[in-house]
Amino acid sequence: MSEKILLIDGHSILNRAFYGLPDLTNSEGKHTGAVYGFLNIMFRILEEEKPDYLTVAFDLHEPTFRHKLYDAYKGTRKGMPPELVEQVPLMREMLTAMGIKTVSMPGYEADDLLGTLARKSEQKGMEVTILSGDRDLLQLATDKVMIRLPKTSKGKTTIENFHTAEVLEKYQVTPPQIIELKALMGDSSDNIPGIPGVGEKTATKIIAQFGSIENAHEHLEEIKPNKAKESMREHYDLAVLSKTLATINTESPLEYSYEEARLGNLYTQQAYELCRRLEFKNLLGRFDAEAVPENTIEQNFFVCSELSGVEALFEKAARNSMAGIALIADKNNVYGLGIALEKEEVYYIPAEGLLSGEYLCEKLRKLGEATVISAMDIKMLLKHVESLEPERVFDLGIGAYLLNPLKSSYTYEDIAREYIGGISIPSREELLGKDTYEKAWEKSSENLGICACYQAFTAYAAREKTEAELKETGMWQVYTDIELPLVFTLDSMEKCGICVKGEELKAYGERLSVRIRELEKLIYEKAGEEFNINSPKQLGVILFEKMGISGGRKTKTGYSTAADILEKLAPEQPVVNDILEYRQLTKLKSTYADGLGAVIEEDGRIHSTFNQTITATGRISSTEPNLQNIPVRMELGRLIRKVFVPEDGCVFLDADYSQIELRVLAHMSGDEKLIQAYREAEDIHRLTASQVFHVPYDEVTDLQRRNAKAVNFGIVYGISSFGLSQDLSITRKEAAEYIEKYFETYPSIKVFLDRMVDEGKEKGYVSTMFGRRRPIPELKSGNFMQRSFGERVAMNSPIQGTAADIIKIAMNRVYERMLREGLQSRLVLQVHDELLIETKKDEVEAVSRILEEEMKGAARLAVELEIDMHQGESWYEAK
DNA sequence: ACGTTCACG
DNA sequence: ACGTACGTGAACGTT
Repeated sequence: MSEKILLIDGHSILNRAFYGLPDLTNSEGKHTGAVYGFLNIMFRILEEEKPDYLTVAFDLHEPTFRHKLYDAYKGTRKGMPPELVEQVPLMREMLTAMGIKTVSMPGYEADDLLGTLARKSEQKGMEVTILSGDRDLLQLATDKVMIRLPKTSKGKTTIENFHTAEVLEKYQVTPPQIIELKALMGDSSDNIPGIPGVGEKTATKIIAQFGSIENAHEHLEEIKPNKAKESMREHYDLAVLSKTLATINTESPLEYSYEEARLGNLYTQQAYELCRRLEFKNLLGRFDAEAVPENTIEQNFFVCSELSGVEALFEKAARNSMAGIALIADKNNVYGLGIALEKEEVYYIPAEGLLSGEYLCEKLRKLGEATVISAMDIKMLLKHVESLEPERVFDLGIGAYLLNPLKSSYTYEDIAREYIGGISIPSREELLGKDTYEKAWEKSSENLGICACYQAFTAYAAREKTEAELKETGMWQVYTDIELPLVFTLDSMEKCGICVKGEELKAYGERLSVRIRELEKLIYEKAGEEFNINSPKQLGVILFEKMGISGGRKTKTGYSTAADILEKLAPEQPVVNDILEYRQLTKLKSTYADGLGAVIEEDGRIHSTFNQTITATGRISSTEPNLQNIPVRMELGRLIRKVFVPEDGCVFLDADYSQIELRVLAHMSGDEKLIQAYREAEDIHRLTASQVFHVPYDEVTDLQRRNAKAVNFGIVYGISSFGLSQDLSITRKEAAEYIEKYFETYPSIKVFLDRMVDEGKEKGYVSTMFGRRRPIPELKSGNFMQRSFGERVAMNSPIQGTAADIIKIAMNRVYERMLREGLQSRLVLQVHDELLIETKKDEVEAVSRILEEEMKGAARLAVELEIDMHQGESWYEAK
C-alpha cells in the first residue's frame, strides 16, 4: 500500500472558510471564524484520508512573478479584508502548534508549491490529495493526484473530488488543458483576463477541437463562432499572457523534507492552549487527557467530609472578608459545596450523612451574615439559602455579563481566563462531560468535587478584577443599583410563580383540537393528498409545485412558507387561509395549551425562570416557560390569558409603560418638537402624522396615523427604508420619503441616531442613560450586511437598553416598597414594559399607588413616563 | 444541532 | 449588488 500525502492550499481554504462562515469572534473580539472553519474541514479530510504526510502551503504577501506580470498589465489584486488578514498569522500559529508543516516561498505562489510537491510525491509513488477552493488546481490532477474542492450548497459543505477521469467528464478536457481553457475564458477570481467574448462553452469547444491555444491560433480560420475567431485574432496576446498566468509552476526550487511533514500527534499542549484562547470549545474535546496542560494554578483542593472539620472551616470562613462559594445544586437538590478562602485554599464538602444539604445551606446562611459571598450565580444560591443580602454578595455571572453582554453563557472557566490573569482551568464539561450535577453525583464522580473547587476558586479570585473593571467602565452603579437588587426581586418572582387553571387550559386545548382536525381535513381535500402541514418542506412542494402557486424561492432549504409570503402570493387561494389558520391553532395548542400545561407545578402555579444574563441590550428573558410571549394581539390567543389568575383573596393589577422607548428617545435626543408633542398630545402617533404630513391634528386619516406609527417603531429599531417598506407594504422609495420627512420634522432625532452610530464606531460600544454598555463588533465589519446591522443596533440598543434599565429600577422599587410597607401582594411577572402584581384585595389602593409612583418615578426624563393600569380577575381582564 | 416559523415587547 | 427592521424563546421538522 503506497503512502499518502495531503497538501492544503492554505489561503484558499482560509478564504473559503472566512466567506462561508459567519464572522466569529472570541470574547476579546479577535476574529477567529476562518481559522475555525479551516480546522474543521482539515479534520474532516484527515479522518477520511488518514494520510501519512501533511503540508499546508501559503502565499507570501509580496506580489509573485505571475501576479507582477498581470499587475503590470492592468490594475492590482483585490485586498483581503482586515478581519481575514489578521487571521493568517493565527492560522500559521495554530498549524505550527499542531506540528503541521507549512511551506511558502518568496516569488512563488502556494499553487506552485503545491504543484511542485504533488509532482515530486507522485514520482516517489505516493498517492496525493490536494485540498483547495481554487479550480485552477484541477490542472494538477492525474490518476494519482486527487484534487478536492469543498463546495457549500444549501448551507452544507460537500466536497467534489477530481482525478483525471472526473476532470475529463466535467470539463471535456484533460487536466493540463484546464490551463488552455483558462487562457481563453479567463478567471476573474484569479485575475486572469482571458479573451473577451469567450466563455466556458466556447472555450471548451475550442480546446476540445484544437487541444491548445497555440494550435487553435494556427488554425484560426477554422474556429467556429465568428465572434470567437475575431476575438482570438485580435487578442491572441491576451490568451498567451493568460496561459502564463494560469500555469502552475511544478518545478519550484523548494527545499522539502518529508520527515518534517510526517503526520504526528496534532493534539499537543500548545494547540490545546491556542484552541482555548480562541475559544474553539468543541474542538477541545478532541484533545487527549495528556494534552490537557497541568493546571496553571497551584493546586490546593481539600475534601472536607467530617463534621468537626466543616464547623471549623465555616468559623474560619466567617473571619474572612470574602468567600468564594460554589453550591453544587439544581433547583431541588444540593449535592455539595465548594468554598474558597484563599486562592490556594479551596475546600469541597460533599453533601451526605450529617453534612446534609440543609445543614450546608444553613451554614451558608450564617456565613452570609458575616462575610461577603462571591458566587457565579447568586439567584441560584438564593433558591437554597435564605436571607442573603445584596450588601454581602457578589454575583460574578452578572458582573461578567455587564462587561460583555454578547456571550451566550458565562462559565467559570471563561471568567477565570478573563478575570484571573489569563489562566486556564478545566471546565465543567471537561470534568463532568454532559452529565448533570445529579448524574455526576450518582456516579460518585470525583470530578464533581474538583469542579466545585474550580468554580469556588474562580468566584473567589475573579471578583477583584471584575469589580475593578465594572468601576473602570462606569458600570459599577448599574451593577449595584440595578442588577444586584434585581437578583432578589426576580428570585422572589420565581418563587412566587403565577397561578394557572390547569383544567381550563386543557379545555381550551381541546377546543383547538376540534378545529385543527377540521382544518386538516379541508387542507388534505384541497391539496388532493395527505401530508405533514407542519413541514415547510412538504408544504412548499404542495403549494408551489403541485398547486402551481407562482412566486419564488426564498430560503436555503427551499420555498419560504412564512405567513407574510403566503398572504402576498395567494390571498385568494382558500387553502392558504386554511393553512394560516391551521398554523395559528397548532401554535396555540403546542406551545401554549400543551406547553404551559406541562409546567404547572404541584402548587398549581407556574414558576418561570427570569434570566438576567441573556440579552445584549439589558432586557430580562423568561424561560421554562417563556411567559413574555403569551398571545395578546389576536383574540383567540389572548383568551389563554384567562387561565392566569390571582390566588383567592387577590386580584391582578397590571401596569404597563406607555411608549416607553419613544419617550426615552425623546429624552435622549433632546428633540424639542417630540418632547413638546408628548407634552400636548394624547395620541403621539396621530400628532406625529399631523406634523410629518402637514395636516391638522383632527384631520389625520387612519392611514396617515398607521404610517406614522410604523415610522415611530422603525426609528426605535434603527430605521431602514427596506424594513419600513416591508412593514407597510410600500416601495422602498416611498418608505425612504417617509423617513426623510420624519427627520425633517424631528431633526434632533437624526442627529442623535447618527451620533450613536459614530460613537459606536469610535468606541466599539454604545451606552444607555445609566451607563450600561453594548459592544458592537459588527460596526467594524467589511461586510455591508453586517455593518448595516451594526448601525441599526447602535441606534436601537441605547433606547431599548435605557427602557430596560428604567423598568428594572421600577421593579426593584416596587418590590422593596411592598416589603417595606409590609404588604402581602407580590410582583409575579415582567413583560418588558409591563408589571403584573398579584394584589391582596385590601391592598389594591396601596399597590396602585406604589406602581404609579415607582414606575413613573423610576427615571426623570424630559417627558413624563406614563403608565396604563388595570385591575382584573385574570391576566386577560387586567391587561 | 440547525433552520423555519411564530408568539411577545 | 448586496438583502435587513430591534430584542427574545419554544416547537417542530430536517440534518
